[in-house]
Amino acid sequence: MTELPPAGAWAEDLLDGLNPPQRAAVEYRGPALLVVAGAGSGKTRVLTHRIAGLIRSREAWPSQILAITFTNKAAREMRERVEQLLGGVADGMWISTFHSACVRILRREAERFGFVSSFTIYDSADSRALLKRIIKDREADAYGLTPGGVAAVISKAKNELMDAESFARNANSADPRQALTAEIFSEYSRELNRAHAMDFDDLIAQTVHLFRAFPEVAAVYQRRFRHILVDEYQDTNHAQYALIRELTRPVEPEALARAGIEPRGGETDAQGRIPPASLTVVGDSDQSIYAFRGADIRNIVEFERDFPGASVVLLEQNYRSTQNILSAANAVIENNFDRPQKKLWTAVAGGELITGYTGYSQHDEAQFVADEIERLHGEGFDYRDIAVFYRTNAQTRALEEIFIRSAVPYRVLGGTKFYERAEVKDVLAYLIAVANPFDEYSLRRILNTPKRGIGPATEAQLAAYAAGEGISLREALRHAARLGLGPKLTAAIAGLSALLDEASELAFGKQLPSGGAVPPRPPVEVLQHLLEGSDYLAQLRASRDPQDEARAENVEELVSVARDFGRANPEGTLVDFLTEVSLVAAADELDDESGSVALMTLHTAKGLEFRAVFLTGLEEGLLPHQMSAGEPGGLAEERRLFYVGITRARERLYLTLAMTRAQYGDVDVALPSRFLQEIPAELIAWRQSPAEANGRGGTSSRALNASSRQLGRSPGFARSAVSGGPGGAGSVAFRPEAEPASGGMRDSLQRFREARAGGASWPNTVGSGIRDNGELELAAGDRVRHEDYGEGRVAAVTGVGSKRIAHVDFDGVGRKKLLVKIAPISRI
DNA sequence: TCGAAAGCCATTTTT
DNA sequence: TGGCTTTCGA
Repeated sequence: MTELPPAGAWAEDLLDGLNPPQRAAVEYRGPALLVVAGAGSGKTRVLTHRIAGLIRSREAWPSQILAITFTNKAAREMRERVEQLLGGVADGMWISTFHSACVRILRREAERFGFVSSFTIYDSADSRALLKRIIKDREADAYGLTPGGVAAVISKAKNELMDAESFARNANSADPRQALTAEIFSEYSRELNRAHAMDFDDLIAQTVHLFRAFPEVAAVYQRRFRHILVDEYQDTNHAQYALIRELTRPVEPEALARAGIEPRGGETDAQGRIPPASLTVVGDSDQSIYAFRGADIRNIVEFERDFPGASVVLLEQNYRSTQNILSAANAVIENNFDRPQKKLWTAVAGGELITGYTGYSQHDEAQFVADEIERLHGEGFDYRDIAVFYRTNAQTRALEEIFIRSAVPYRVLGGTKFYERAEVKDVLAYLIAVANPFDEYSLRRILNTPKRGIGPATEAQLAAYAAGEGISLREALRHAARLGLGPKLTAAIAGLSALLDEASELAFGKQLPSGGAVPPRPPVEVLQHLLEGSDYLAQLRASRDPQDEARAENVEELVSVARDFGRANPEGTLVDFLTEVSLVAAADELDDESGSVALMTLHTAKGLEFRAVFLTGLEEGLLPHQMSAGEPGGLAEERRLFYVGITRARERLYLTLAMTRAQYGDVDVALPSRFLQEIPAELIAWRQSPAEANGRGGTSSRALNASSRQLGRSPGFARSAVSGGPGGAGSVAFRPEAEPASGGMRDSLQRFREARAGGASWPNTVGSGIRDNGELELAAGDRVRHEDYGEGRVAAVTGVGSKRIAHVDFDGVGRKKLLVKIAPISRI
C-alpha cells in the first residue's frame, strides 16, 4: 500500500459523479446490503468505489476484503480499478471467482481431508470421461444412463450439498435407474478420492463441508474476511449461498480457542464473539440465466429475509445504452410476470433505431452481419467494439465461414475450447502426472502418448502389479524391471518414469545432501523439459497428417501460455499454473487488444458491453431454445437471455434471423422468435423483415433481388445447399402457403402460430402456414406453377433431399432458383 | 499393434 | 453435418 490520505477526506473523489443510490451503496455501513443493479447501471463502479472507500477510510485492510466475481477477467478488472482508485497496489485482497477462492482455501487445508495440496481439478470433460468408464464397466448404458445425464444429476446433487451417501439415501431404490445412478455416484466419488481429484462442483461443496466439519478452520476465514462482496448474486447456487452463509457467521469464543486465535482488542463483542462479516451482494434477477446450473433466483429474492437488518439499494439509471435499446429491453422483460417492478431509464434520449434483418439462410444472415460489420468499421467502429451473440455454439459455423470469406477479423470465445483439445489435454496430463502422483488417469493418458509400445495389456499388468503391492501406479512405473517385460518395454517405462522424476525435481526443487536446496523452476521450463523428453512435440511436427501441424501449434500455444503465466506470476508454481488453466472461463479469453470482432454465446456475454451488438438466430426453437420448452420457467429464462443480449449494446443493436436453418445436414424452416414481437414495431427498422423474406408484404421482388446478390457471394450456402453448382445458389425464393402446413412442424411452433393468428400487420410475423414440399419430385422438363412467378419449366434440379434446388425458367420472369422443400410451387 | 474406413450418434447454455 | 467409436484388415 502506498500512502493513504487522511481518514475522513476519502469521501470526496470516491463519491464524485455518483448518483444518489450509487452513493448510498458506496457509503452504506452495516451487516448486509443488497444492490439491485439493472443492466449497465454502474454496479462495478459501486463495488470498486465501495472497496476503495473501506480501505481508504481505514475501516478495513485490503486483506480483510473478499470480493467474488463471475469470471477471472472480471476479477482482474476489479482489482485493477480498485488499485487505480487507491493509487497503489493493494496486497492481500481476495478478488476472485467462487471457484478460485475455494481452490485457494482447499489447497491450504488439503491435508485435513486427506488430499495432497496439489490435488487435480477435473473439468466437465474429465468428469464425463470418468463416468463413461464407470457406466461402461457396470453396463449401466443398458438402462439408458449416459455420461452426460449422470454428470448432470451428480452436479445437481453436489450443488445441493448432497454427497453420494445422502444421494443414495434419498434415491428411490425401487427404481433401478436411480439405484444404479446412486452406485455410479459413489464409485465416481471413490475414484475422485483415489486420484486426489475434485470436480468443479466439489470445489464449492467441499469448502462448505470443510467449514462445517472444522469450525476452527472456518474461524480463520470468518475472522479474516470482514467485508464480503458478491457480484452476480442472482446466479449463485445453493452451495455458493451456503458458503457465503458460513463465511458470514460470527465466530464463537470456543471456535476461537480451538483455532488458537487470540482476538485483538476491539475485535470481539460483549460475549467474546467476533461479529459477522459485512456482506454486500449485487445482482439483477432479470439477468438470472443459470438456473440450469443450479442457480437459485430465491437467493436474491429472499435476501432480506436471510439477512435480517439488510438494506436494499436500487440502481435503475442506465449509463450504457441508448433509449431505443433500453425501451426494447424493457418491453421484452416486462413479459416476465412475477418479477419485482423495475424499469431502466437513461438521460440520453433517442439513438439509432434497432436494425432488423431476415436472411434466407443462416449463411445469408451471416453475410449480412459480415457486411454490416464492415460498414460499421468504415464508420469508425473498431472491430473490438463489435460483438456477435448466438444461443448455441453450433451457430458459429456459418458465421465463421462467412467471416473468413469476407476477411472480417474475429475470435470465438468459448465453444470448442482450447483446453479441451486432445493434444492440449495430453500435455496437461504430463504436468498433472508430475504435480499429483496419485492422479492415475493423467498417468494412464500419457503412458502411451506418444506411442512407446505401452499398450492396454502392459497397462493392465502395471495396474495389477500396483494393486498387488499396494502402491500407486506412478510408483509401479519405477519398478518396471520387476515385471519381467521385454527389454524394450522395460526401457520405455523406465524412461517415462525417469522423465517424470526429473520434471518433478524441476517443478518442486530439491534438497541437497549438503543442506542446500535447488529452487523450483517456473512451469514453462517443466513443460519444455517434458516436451523434449517425451518427444511429443517433435513427433507431431514430423507427422505427415496435416492436422498434426495445427496440433503442434496448439501445443506451442500452451507453451507460450505457460511463459506468459511465468511473467505475470514470477513466483507461480506448477500447481498455480494448473489451477489457473483449469479455471479459465470463456470470457477470460477476451483480449481487448486483439482488434477483432467477438463471437460468443449469450451466456458468455453476460457482464460485457460493446458499442455494437448483433443478436443472431432469433428464431423459434433457437431462442427460445426448444430444449427449454419442457422446463418450468424455461421460457422466462430464455427471455432473460434475450434481455441480457439486448442490454449489452451501447449504441447499435442488430436483430437477425434466418428463414431456414440447416441442422444435422437437414434444412428446416424457421419462424421468427416470439420475443421479436415483444419489441414495439417502431423501434425496429427492418432492412429485410420476416414478411419480406417470405415473399409477403409487397416488396418481395426487391427483397429477392437483394437476396440474390447476397447469396451469390455466400460460399457457405453454395457449399451446403447446391453441392457443386457453379456460382452459388442464387436466389432461393419461397413463401408460405395460405393453407395449413402439411406436417413436420414442431408442437411449439404450432402453438406459436395459433397464438398469433389474430395479429395481421405485425412486421415480424410470418404467414400462417409453412409449406413443406418434402415429397415433391421434380425433374428437368416438368412444368410448374409458382404463386408469384406464374408458370415455368424446370431446367434442372440440383442438391439432394431437403436441399434440392429447382432451376426454373419462368415464362414471365426468367430463370429462378427455388428451394423445392418450401417454395410455393406445384407441378402441372 | 496400428491405421484407415465405416458406421453411429448427438446436438443448450458453463464455472 | 461432423465428431467419435468401433470394427476390420494388415
